[in-house]
Parts: sequence; structure tokens; C-alpha cells
Amino acid sequence: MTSPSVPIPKKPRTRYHHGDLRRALVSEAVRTIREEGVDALTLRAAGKRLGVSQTALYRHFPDKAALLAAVATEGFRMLRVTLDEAWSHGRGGIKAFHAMGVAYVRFARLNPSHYRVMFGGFVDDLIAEPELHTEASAAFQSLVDAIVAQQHLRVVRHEDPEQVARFVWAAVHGLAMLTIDGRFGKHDGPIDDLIDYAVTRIRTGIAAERATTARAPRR
Amino acid sequence: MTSPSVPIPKKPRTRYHHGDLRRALVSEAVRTIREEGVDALTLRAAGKRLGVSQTALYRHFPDKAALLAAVATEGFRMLRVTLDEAWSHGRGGIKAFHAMGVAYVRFARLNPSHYRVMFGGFVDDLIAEPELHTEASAAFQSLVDAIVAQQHLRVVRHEDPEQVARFVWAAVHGLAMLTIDGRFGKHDGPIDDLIDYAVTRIRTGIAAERATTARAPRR
DNA sequence: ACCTGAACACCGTTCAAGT
DNA sequence: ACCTGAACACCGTTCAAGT
Repeated sequence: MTSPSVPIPKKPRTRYHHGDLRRALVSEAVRTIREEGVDALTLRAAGKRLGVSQTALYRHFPDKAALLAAVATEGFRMLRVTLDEAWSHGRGGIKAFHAMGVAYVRFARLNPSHYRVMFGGFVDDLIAEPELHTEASAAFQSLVDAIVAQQHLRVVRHEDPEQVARFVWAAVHGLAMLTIDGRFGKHDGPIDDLIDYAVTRIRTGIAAERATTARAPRR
Repeated sequence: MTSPSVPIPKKPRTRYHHGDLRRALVSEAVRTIREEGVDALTLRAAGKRLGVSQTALYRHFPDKAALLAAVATEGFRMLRVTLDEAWSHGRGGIKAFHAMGVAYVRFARLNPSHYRVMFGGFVDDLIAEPELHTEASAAFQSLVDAIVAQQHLRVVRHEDPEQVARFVWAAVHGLAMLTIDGRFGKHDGPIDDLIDYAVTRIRTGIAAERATTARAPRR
């Protein structure tokens, strides 16, 4: 993301305070959102913490929303990597798909700051952030690919894989959001049980009609 | 909500400007959020629009978050009514349950301002807002009741109805959020088709194992 | 009981100016 | 090419004071 667009300065020479203020700003934003919430992120505090002026951000981003978009872009790339690892680790079988669903929700739980920025409505102008759109599409494509593979194994319904993926995405996304928003209380039982149960219900919902148990299909 | 807690003044006498500034503030907040977004809601603008001072709100709410909590409370009551209507209109059958799911997402699409305040993370202190918690629980209970009824009809899996409800809620919530956030583009096909498809997949996911077609179950 | 108006401590953003 | 510092136009909230 940064390597093709931001040329490395030949000699940093420690001018002012930073060699890569852009990256430092994104890191600082993530740290602040994680520790103090997204409302606590102010350009003034971020600048002061990095030993830089309150307006230094404007040399690297058009505005504050662009900084949040960079956080979201990073989040989608992390999410894609997480999903791909879960999928390949299980060698693409049914258990791998289940692990992929669980991994999605776990990602949101481990990185609620990223996830909230990714889906919290802070970035409304997706057209103005092509990198964000690209990374988000790539993460979605990982899900579509997994579904196509499952269809070839005859364990998932033979319907438009993108439509199937939209349903699965909506279901795990809702689960992730409600979880990190604290909508499930302790009296609702262990959250891990709920996540495992929900992913199982999702798989049942998209399972091929006569392939509940692994069996050689006719034809 | 207001009738038991706010006694009607015996004679309004048009003191200052309003007889029910509290209700007017909630209405104005909903209007602003709907027309200009939640960020555009400022106490100063709301006061000016109602012909009242910028600090008049503090006679009726502890702070701005409490005003948003009131909007969310109203939203959950509207949602519950919507779900109950969809359920009773179909006389509690399988089609009624499907209609309930579709009605949930339609509510979010028709009232995105309410829905975003209900789930957008603006109200984090749920304990401090007992009315909000009560209304949210009531809406969830409508879903649980419908699932219990479906279990009695032997068309839904005989598992903890609250756990089943949490899954269904997560799925329709995710679908609603992604829809009102504009995550589904035009090239993804008609949004109504996606919603109908997703609700169908949810029903398949929670369907009783051997009751895909209506048939008298063996004892 | 309900509302005002000034004041306080913040914001994001702009812009002329510095190195 | 990158950063500063003052300034502008806003915020939510507090509080003494008004009716």
C-alpha cells in the first residue's frame, strides 16, 4: 500500500521529527481508538504525542476522515490475511470453512478499534478512497473463493456464490458487531459457544440439500 | 414511555416557547439525523430551530448522549411494533416468520436514522438508560416468542430458543447494517432479492431436521 | 419549575510564514 | 518538501442569574 505510492526518501536526515509521519499517525490513531475510543482521537492530541504540530497531519492526509480511511484500509488487509490463513490452515475442507467464520468474529473481537472504523460509518465516501475499496473487495473475494471451493465439493448449495457470500458476510458481520458492542451479556452463556453455534447455523443454512453427511454424489 | 413519567402540566399557559420541549427535542433530533446525518446534530442548532436557548436541553436531559438514548428507545419500541405486526398479520405460521425477518430489515431501511442511533455505538452506557434496555429487551423477546411458537409447530430446531434468537438477530442485524451503510452496490442485484434470499437461508439454518416439508412428526 | 446568556475548555481546518 | 503557529468558526457543558 505505501511501498508503491510513497517513495523512500534517500536520506531521512531526521529532519523535524519523523521519517514516516504518515505511518506514525495511523499507528497512533489505532492506539488511541483501542485504548480510549474513537471519540478520543483528536488531531491535536495525536500531534502532541508524536512531538509534532497539530496541523502536521495535513501534509499527509486531506483531512481527519482520510486518516480513519487509512485505518480501515489496514484493517481490511489484516482481515483478509486472517481469513486466508484460517482457510488454508484447514486445507479448504468443511472444517476450514467453519474456522474461517469463527476467525472472522475473532478478528473483530481482537481488533475492535479497526473493525469499528471499518464499519462504523466513519468513512461514507468510499469512492474517494480507492485503496479502501480495493482492500474491502479483496477480503470479500476470499469469502467468495471459499464458497466456490465448497460448491465444488458439493457441500454448499449451487447458487450464485456472490449471493451466498453476501448472506454469510451479513451473518458473521452482525454477530461481530453485536459482540464487540457488548450486546450479549454474561447470562447469555459463553460467547465462544454462541459464535460456534451461529457459524454452525450459517453452514446449515447454505448446505447442499442432500449432502449433510459426506457422501459421493450421483452423476 | 412519556405518559407515566411526565405529568401533563395543568395549564401550559405558553410559558417561554414550549409545552413539551422534551418531545420536541427528540423529534428535532430524529429529523436532523435523517436529513443531515448524526454528525450534524448539535444542541445549538436544535435549540435555535425550536426557538429556544442552546442550553435548554439540560432541563430535560443530563447530556447529549441521553437525547440520543431517547431516540434509540423510541426506535426499539417502533421496531417491536413492526415485528409484532408482521408476525400476527401472518397468523404465526412459517410465512409469518419470514415476513418478520423481512420486516426487520425494512424497518432499518425506512428508519436508518433511528437504526444507526440504536446500534451505532452512541449509547455505550446501557446501564444508565434503563428505559432503553427495557425496550431493547422487549423487541428481542418478540423474536424469542416467535421462535418458541415455531418450535411448537415443529418447524424450528428444538434448541435453546434464546440462542436461536441470538443467531437470527445477528444475521438480520448484519444484513440491515450492511444495507443501510450502502455496502451492496447496484451490480449486486436488487436489494429486495438479497434480503429475501438471506431470510430464506436463515430459516433453512434453523429449520427442524426432518420437517423441511410440512408433515406430521412421529410422536 | 423552567429557561437564558456569558464563559470555559475544547474541536477540525485554513493559511501565511518558516526551514 | 515538509512543518509551524496564529486565527477562524465551530462544539458540549457549566453556572450564576433571571421569570
